[in-house]
Amino acid sequence: MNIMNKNYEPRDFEQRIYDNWLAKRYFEADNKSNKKSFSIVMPPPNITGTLHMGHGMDNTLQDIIVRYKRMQGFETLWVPGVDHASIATEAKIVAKMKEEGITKDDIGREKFLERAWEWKKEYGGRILMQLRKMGVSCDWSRESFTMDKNLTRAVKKVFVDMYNEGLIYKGERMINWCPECMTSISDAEVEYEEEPSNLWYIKYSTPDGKDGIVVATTRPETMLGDTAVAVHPEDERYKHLVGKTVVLPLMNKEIPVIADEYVEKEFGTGAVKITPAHDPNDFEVGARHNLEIIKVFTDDAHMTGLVPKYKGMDRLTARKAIVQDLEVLGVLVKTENYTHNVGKCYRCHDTVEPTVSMQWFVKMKDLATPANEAVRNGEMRFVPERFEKTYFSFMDNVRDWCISRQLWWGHRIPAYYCDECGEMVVSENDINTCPKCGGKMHQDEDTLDTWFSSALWPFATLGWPENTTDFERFFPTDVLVTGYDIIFFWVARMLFSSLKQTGKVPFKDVLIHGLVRDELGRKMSKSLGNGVDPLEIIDKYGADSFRYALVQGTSPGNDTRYLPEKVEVGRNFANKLWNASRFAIMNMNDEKLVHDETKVMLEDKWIIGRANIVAKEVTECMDRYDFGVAIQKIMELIRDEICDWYIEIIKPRLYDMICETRKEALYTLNEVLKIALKLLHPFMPFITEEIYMNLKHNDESIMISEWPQYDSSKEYKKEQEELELIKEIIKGIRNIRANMNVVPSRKTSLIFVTERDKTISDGTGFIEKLAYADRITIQKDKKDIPANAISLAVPGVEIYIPFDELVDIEEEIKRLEKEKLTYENEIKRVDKMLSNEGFVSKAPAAKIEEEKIKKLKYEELLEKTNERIKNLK
RNA sequence: GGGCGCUUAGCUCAGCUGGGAGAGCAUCUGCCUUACAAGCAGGGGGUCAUAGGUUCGAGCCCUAUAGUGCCCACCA
Repeated sequence: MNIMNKNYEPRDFEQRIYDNWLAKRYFEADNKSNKKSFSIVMPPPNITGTLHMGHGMDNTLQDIIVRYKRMQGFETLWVPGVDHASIATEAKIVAKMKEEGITKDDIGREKFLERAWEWKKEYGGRILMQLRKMGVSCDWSRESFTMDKNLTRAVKKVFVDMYNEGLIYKGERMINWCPECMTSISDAEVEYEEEPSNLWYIKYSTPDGKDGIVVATTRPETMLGDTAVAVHPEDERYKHLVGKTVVLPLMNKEIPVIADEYVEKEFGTGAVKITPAHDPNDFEVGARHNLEIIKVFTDDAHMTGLVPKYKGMDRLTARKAIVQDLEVLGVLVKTENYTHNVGKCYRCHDTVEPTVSMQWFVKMKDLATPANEAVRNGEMRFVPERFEKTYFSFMDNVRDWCISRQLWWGHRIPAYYCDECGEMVVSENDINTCPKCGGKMHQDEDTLDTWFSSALWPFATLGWPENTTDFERFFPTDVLVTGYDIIFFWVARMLFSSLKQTGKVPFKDVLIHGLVRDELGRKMSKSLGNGVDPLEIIDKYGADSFRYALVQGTSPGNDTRYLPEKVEVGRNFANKLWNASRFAIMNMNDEKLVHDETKVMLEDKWIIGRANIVAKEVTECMDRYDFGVAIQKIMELIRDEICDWYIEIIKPRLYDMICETRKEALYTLNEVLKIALKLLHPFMPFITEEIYMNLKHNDESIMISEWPQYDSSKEYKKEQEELELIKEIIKGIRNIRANMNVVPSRKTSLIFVTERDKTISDGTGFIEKLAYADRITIQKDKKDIPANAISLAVPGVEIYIPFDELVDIEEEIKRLEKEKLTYENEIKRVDKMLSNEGFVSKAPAAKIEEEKIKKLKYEELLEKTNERIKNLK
């Protein structure tokens, strides 16, 4: 980049820079260095995934944190990786096989797994390759996969240990069954959706036909599995029937009427049909009353042969048929419209069937207690804090976690059964012969919930259960960055798993970010087709602008909308920075910059002071993850202060080759740009590196340079005030010109400045230039000032522009009247405060003093303005 | 039913522990000023959802209401 292009073209350098960072191995953490450690593990994207806006957000935030910490001198590790995503991946492979006309059962487990691994090899790394385009600085040498050897080992160990402790058990329980995926899923994997349906009222008569009970149900098709009718114990309407039986229509079978508190008297008829095999509540009622469990559905949700007529029908067809038959029988009393929530599989969106099944579970109660304690005592902290409520709402009501899946792709459950005697052994090692009878053993067919292995991610990726250097050095990690939609699935489970296995919290902070929505505020989704492809944006605008668009105007935990113009703003800003830097570099040529304390000018101190303050503020923002505000401040420094003021002010010095402070201006510009670029680097890594390498410094790369430190000796308060005053004057003059539309902006004019208690002599030169004045005369009194001059009120000084250049006096008077009103209102406001006894007696002294000073200032301005109006009239 | 957000300029959103309402975009005016028209200079635009309360002082704290979004629960 010896000759910098006039326009910012990220395509020219982003790839080159990333490759260079990789080649220099800047991303790789040294576990033997003596620096303090900082570590993050990446939430592993699914191997089935492609990069979307959510990943963009998640990884941009992580990269910002990691780059910031690295520059602060931490030995920084960011572990990347991917998740095997058992259910999603298996579904993909099954679908692909379907195209070839084969099923899982056709080829068997081993061949299927071969295909799965092949698929992983081909597509598994895709998303990580895409991530690289964003500039993420993770340590690729430590890339992990949830089915790597060490992860597999960790999974087995955890399973076996927890089984031995009784924290994992096998049992026949009510679980959620997805008939499409043909597997059980956990409670967290069920999403409820409102669906319009009916409430059917069906009469179950007593055997003698003289009496009976009408039950209300949304699922008539499950009635074949009814084993009781329940009423509330206190319900007078039905007391006489409790203990008796009624006849189940269609089955012609007597079932008992039982009393159970679970029943709500007010709902429906106050009588509920009980189907223990297909409803979680009914299952519990059934357990309390020792009812038989009769399955109505097969695994793919078709009718079993309880009534031959319905055998093989799917759920909805059976429902229709049964309702019709009930009507014919005359037992369908009435049908009401009814909207209720139906559980759907989060994966395939098929209606989930609650059903009783033999599965493996994690006992949650004992694990939840220490986990909740860690959140309560602040060992692990949610940012923003309110998300701990989300966490607690899950953990406080959590039921045992169903971890077995009837899938092949995943961690196979390390339990073995004897073909002969049925003995079960749970072991980390393969068991072939039964320890009890010597018979042949076979392994459990099921695999574990994907989240079981993800739960071990923060420590297993660092080498646990071995006490590796990495584990020793980088665990617990410092912060986890993720969306609020994944708190139950993952964050909670990592927390209790980590506490159980390592005795430590997995991370100290959990930074929760919101969703990236579309322009209309809708969730981005495939079905809506409103998704935006990050790679397309990056291709067109560059990764830096993309990252900017994700962070700008956000606050922690809140959703954000993706608007294309945000990327454009980022690009425009980058272009601005690019050109300012180009200007600096062009002027520096190959000159050696030397700093000379005696050549430092007012504006140099001012901008150094500004950069110094901004460095402090930005650091504070970074430390509380307030990235939206941080980047705002950095932009203001670069655009409003360095570009619009400092560069403009020093131009005369730079253009004058024999100016003796020329070099000092260049030196300062170089210094200030370095600070600004460093502050910006975590957000926009590429452009900052590209420019930085062309400035004067001794660093190998900006990404391993030192983060700007606040220096209290460089506040330059006096210079700040002085330059702000000069800015006021320039703005005031520009304002008059522009607003009055009286002086063509190029036309020069004479300006008088009368000093009162402020000095601005240092600024004469740049007032001339920036306010387009031909000559500035600074004097103590009002001598030589024409009577017909327009004046301008700035505290401490008076500005006069000769009158004859003005065209419209009426306009000027109008403007002054408006100004006057502003001052009067301010004075009124302050007076009101100061005359308020409560304020004077209770407000802090500093505040009162501040208001008094304001009052004096406005009184001065008002007085001047009045005088000016008088003069014009 | 329970919980959590949000409501600030035409649009998208900031506003940290309460002390004179902000940014970007859009809009209007004037400028091709030798870093940048992906730009420069300047302007207009807001009873901070509503109603109470606390306070010397409320966009910010408390209560209620309305609208809106999300999460959890699941009365068949």
